[in-house]
Amino acid sequence: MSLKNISLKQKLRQALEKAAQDYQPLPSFEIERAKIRAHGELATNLAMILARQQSVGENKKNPQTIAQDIISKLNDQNLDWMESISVAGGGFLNFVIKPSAWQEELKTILESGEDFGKSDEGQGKSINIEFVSANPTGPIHIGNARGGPLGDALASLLKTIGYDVTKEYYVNDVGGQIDRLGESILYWIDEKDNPEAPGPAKDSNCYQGEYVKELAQIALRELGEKISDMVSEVEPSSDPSTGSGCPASLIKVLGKFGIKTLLKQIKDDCDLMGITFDSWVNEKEILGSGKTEAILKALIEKNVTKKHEGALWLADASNELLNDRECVLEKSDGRPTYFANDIAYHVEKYKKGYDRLINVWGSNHHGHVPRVKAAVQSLGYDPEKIETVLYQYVRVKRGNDAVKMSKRGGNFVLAREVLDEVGRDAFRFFLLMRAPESHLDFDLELAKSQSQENPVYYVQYAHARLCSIMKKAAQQFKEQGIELKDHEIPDLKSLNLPEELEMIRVLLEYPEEILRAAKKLEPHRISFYILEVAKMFQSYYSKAKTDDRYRVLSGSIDSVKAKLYFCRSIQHTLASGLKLLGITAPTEMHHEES
RNA sequence: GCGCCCGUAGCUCAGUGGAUUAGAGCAUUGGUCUUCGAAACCAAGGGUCGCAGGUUCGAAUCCUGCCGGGCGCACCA
Repeated sequence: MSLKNISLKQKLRQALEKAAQDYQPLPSFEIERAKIRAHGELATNLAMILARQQSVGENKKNPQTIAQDIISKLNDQNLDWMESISVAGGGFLNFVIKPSAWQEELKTILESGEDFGKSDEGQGKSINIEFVSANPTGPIHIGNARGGPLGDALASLLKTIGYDVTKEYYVNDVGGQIDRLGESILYWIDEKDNPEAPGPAKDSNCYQGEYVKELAQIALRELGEKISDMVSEVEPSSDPSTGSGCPASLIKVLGKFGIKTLLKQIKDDCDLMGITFDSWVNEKEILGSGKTEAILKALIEKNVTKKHEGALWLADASNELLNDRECVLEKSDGRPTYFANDIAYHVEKYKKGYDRLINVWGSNHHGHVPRVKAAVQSLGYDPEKIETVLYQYVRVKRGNDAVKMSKRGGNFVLAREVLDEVGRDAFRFFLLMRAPESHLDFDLELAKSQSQENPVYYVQYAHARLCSIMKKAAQQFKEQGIELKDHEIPDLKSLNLPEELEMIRVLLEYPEEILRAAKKLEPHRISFYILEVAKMFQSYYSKAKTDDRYRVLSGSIDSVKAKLYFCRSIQHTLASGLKLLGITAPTEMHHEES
């Protein structure tokens, strides 16, 4: 990194490290924006951390004393960008930086362009991130849809900090659930002349919900003759196991058809959410390729299994991850469980050489996490490579009534319904506004009736306003015959209003925010960040009504150019943050009549 | 019963890398459009950070125990 590109915070850090070099070993310390401007612009807890570290013996050192010592050493360095240093509170060192230094650093935003916010933290290491992976036995509902924007935004964040990211969807297209889906469709085929039928019995294994009825209609349309042929072959008690007097082969056909159709719908829903995957892995292929079988064999050889009541169990008392929670790998009928396939699937990912494996799962899968880790550990893979982001399901309300979601119960809200109602941008932003582990309330009435209040509009409005100013500026310059070059960097010394300097500080924090959000796997930090930027700008903008110094397009030509440059920097940062979250940054917004 | 997550303003939630005076949006109340977009701005009220202990100079943040809510604990996936 060239010296020129070192940020003010980095310069301050270096200066502090030099000033505190007598206190070894130097602990890690933080430099952040002071919460209250009156204290200063930047602050560090260095003195307080040192005081604690130095107090191990009898000589208790006062943070204030250490702070004073550091100040005098900093003063010896004659830092030309430092305005003033003070001590406050329990020993905080507060700094005020010269405006010229901030103005200079502002230039890094537009000079970096598309690279602003990027870093090489990831060093090109590879990450596989698996998300959505909704079972193709039903459409994506608002509950598991949360994993979509979450995984997608995480992938973008990790790319931004220099990882090579593969986005993957694992399709659970194996198992008894497919027959159940087939049976469920069959019910509605049998009742095709009776649309008011009550639906399959609640205590049956059938999937509830309107979508099954729709599937039956599609099936009748697309493979009508085939079905009627098969139905005509039915004999009353041909297959007692299904309890419906229908041949197992018809159920299989319908189940397969249902999975195929639903998977297509899921892909469409992902498109609507603005999500694309680099890789689709089918459980069926894992199973069919013999990989599961090989895994089971390997586990048996490792002596971490046992036979019990005809089934094969993973049982490794020495493995703390498993925590004595034994689980079935192969059922007594000889078929592997999804767990066995899942182990094979994860082993495949290890074999592909990924450096990190991230699973974005609904919180109901939390019990599954240690078991998969235990199994791969038994097979000699590093379980630490697997990281799991567990998100709480979205709680859907209709007014005051909570709606319990269940793919089987049928009483759920489709992701598509919400998407159609509020649009992709609001949909994504809303789901990305909360920490993954936080419960998220989605009141449909509220979302539908008051979607205008969604914060996403606030951010987009700020962005559109900035674009509008720039458009107007271009027009104004043209009329005045002034040429405005794209890459011209104006003199920024007129940018010295407190709000301007404060906003420069915030804008320059963007790369750190990205780094932290990516490291902690918490995209919602970016939502809050761009909201803060938008808010600061809206406030700044509004001041122009009563104070001409805040007007962008008035004053001297140099001042106008500087303010425009400032506005472009804000617009650039907002657009970048929105793009990271997969949300559009419109250049203009249109009023909807209410 | 065991495990994971959550409990912060009336509501929905940030903050949980200990640290300067605990924040935001919505809602409520009161102001602000002849001027770069009022989908906006400004101001006010509103909090024993679930409870109780502990560690610390300092705890919403760390530890322990309880209480309340959600979710798991299948030869389903």
